[in-house]
Amino acid sequence: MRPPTILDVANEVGVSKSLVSLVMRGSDGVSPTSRKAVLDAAAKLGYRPNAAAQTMVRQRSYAIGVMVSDLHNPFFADVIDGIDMAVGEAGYRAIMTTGNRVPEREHLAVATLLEMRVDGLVLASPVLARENVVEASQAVPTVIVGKATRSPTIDSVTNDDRGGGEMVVDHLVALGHRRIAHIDGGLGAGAKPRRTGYTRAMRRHGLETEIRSVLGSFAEDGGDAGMRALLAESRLPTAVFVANDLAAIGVLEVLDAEGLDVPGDISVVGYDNTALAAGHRSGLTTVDQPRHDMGRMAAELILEKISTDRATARHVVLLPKLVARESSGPPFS
Amino acid sequence: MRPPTILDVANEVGVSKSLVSLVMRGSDGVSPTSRKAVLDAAAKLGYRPNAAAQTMVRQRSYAIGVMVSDLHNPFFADVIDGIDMAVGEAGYRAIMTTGNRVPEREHLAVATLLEMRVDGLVLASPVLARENVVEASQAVPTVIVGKATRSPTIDSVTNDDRGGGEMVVDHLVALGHRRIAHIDGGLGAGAKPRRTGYTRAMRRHGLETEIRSVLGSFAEDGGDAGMRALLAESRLPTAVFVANDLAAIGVLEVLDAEGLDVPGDISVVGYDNTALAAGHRSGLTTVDQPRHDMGRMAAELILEKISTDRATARHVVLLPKLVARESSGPPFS
DNA sequence: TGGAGCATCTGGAACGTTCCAACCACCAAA
DNA sequence: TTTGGTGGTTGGAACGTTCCAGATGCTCCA
Repeated sequence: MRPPTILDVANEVGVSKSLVSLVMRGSDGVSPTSRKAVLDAAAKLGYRPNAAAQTMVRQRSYAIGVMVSDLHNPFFADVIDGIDMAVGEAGYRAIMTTGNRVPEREHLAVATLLEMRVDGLVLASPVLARENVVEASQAVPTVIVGKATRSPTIDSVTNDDRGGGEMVVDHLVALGHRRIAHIDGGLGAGAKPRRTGYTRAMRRHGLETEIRSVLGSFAEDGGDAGMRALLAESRLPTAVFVANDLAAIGVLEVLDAEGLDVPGDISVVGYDNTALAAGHRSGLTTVDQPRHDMGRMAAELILEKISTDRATARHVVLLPKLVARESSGPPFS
Repeated sequence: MRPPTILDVANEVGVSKSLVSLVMRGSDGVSPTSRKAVLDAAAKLGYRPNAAAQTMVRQRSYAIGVMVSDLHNPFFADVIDGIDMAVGEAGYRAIMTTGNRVPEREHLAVATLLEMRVDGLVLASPVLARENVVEASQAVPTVIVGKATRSPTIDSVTNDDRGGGEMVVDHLVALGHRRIAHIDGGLGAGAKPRRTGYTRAMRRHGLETEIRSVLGSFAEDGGDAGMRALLAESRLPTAVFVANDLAAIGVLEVLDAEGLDVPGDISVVGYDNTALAAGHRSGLTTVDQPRHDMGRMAAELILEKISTDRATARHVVLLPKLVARESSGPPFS
């Protein structure tokens, strides 16, 4: 008992397959009588269009493939939601595969999508070898979201990490801080521009002598180590800008263990606005990436590229937003 | 410039399309000479099999569809990883869609998969209307993971919430606790069996007089409210079993605010072993659902059902595991 | 020398849909 | 009455594969 086809429906009603096809696609050159008869028969038989057959003959799938590098990162949930909405509104559908941060698995995930003949490809923070990305982009319009790329053929959507870093400093300076330290994200994606934003803003505020940046990472222990390094110094900063929320949690724990009050003794700011930041104790001040908009923008770039086949790449950088919570306040001293 | 087909490759080499097809499928009845020639030409032209065409003629897609209700829940990341691995090992590929907990969107997500003619369907904690699930299961082998169902036609894979609840009590009793309270998860999925496990184990240990269960929820404020209710009573419990990790975080915050030490004054145990549990301060004792295995099992059920077309449903219940961390210890009193 | 048997290769039908050119009634205008 | 539309419907080709039945050519043995 194979699934019914357009032909089964046609026989049921006693019309041609073409008429059924017309009805299914919602054409208006069909009499109300036949339309109803066809629709009824289709419902009765449980007819479902065969996307594979449609893809064949139409030479397009009206599907956008999304390769998500890491489902564990809640960041992507919002991005994907944005993609899903934008794509749906345009009459396309999104299908996803994942590679779990393993290059070969990501490669396979992309291949699956390409073999299914998706009309566009979104790569969410791929860990994939660069050549594989280029190869994919030659087959189908491709956009990378969440990871910087300066490729001349591949679109990208990222967050302005440098601007975000500057915002944090501006926020702290506005509260009255001058001695502001930074615990960076090491080699993590976006770590460098965040630090650049920090130093840049410090200079802009005439605080170049107060610039103090120590090595950390994007994980909790990175924040832990960085904070201990700062504590070991003679003069404590009044505020710390940590590379991301996870590391900031590590910082908070060290401070807690040392009996230092946040923000009474020291202000702490993270980055990413994860659930951790909102949920942790009284709330961590952080920087919010416009995740949903990033997804939406990625989808729009793809759709636009599909319909206009623009040749040059576009690199969209969206502005993040500071979310002030209880972990930052006026300096104590 | 359409993507090259098997025919382009055939012309390039000067052989028939059938031979190319044979090579692509790795048939062994092909001379090494032609095999190499075909493979070289395919690589040169950038040939990629057209999955839509294959699906058409083979009458199967070798794809398993996964509808994920909520990508924000990190629980699914591991489940999907398990599915992905098991499916891959069997020569299938997994493709996902998401409905973001909105019934109509989930319905559309499932329809997309069905139209693509996936050979099997995994529904991860669907919020979908029951009839839609049944409808889908009539079209293709279907398994629900992470949500209980007693359907006679649909397979399911769940975690033994009752057993998990019992484990928590056993753990606390072993540490010497007797006055153990429970903050339940309200209407959340799995809340009821967890509470049942709690009461059952309490009775088993002869502690029926100590049973104390208050209303909470699966969110932070549920834990908050539940703990406040317990604090308002005359006799404080020495340990609290909270319905899930998120709510347990709420409990920890209340205790912290009240100046009560964990586990010195009171032990706290959560459920789910989320990143929150591992990351929070000194570590929350919790119950780990075998997420990866749940995904793997779901995939195996589907694959088995595809190849044997078994008629009766199987409902697999996997045992969770207690993860002891610093939030539980011997009672103070 | 004549096949049998084997390894290797090939043409055509089929899968379920879309799309196009063509067809059929029927009616209005000439 | 013929001509020309027009609204509705239809058959057939095409999309890129797989799979089957057969064709081809070679080797080896009687």
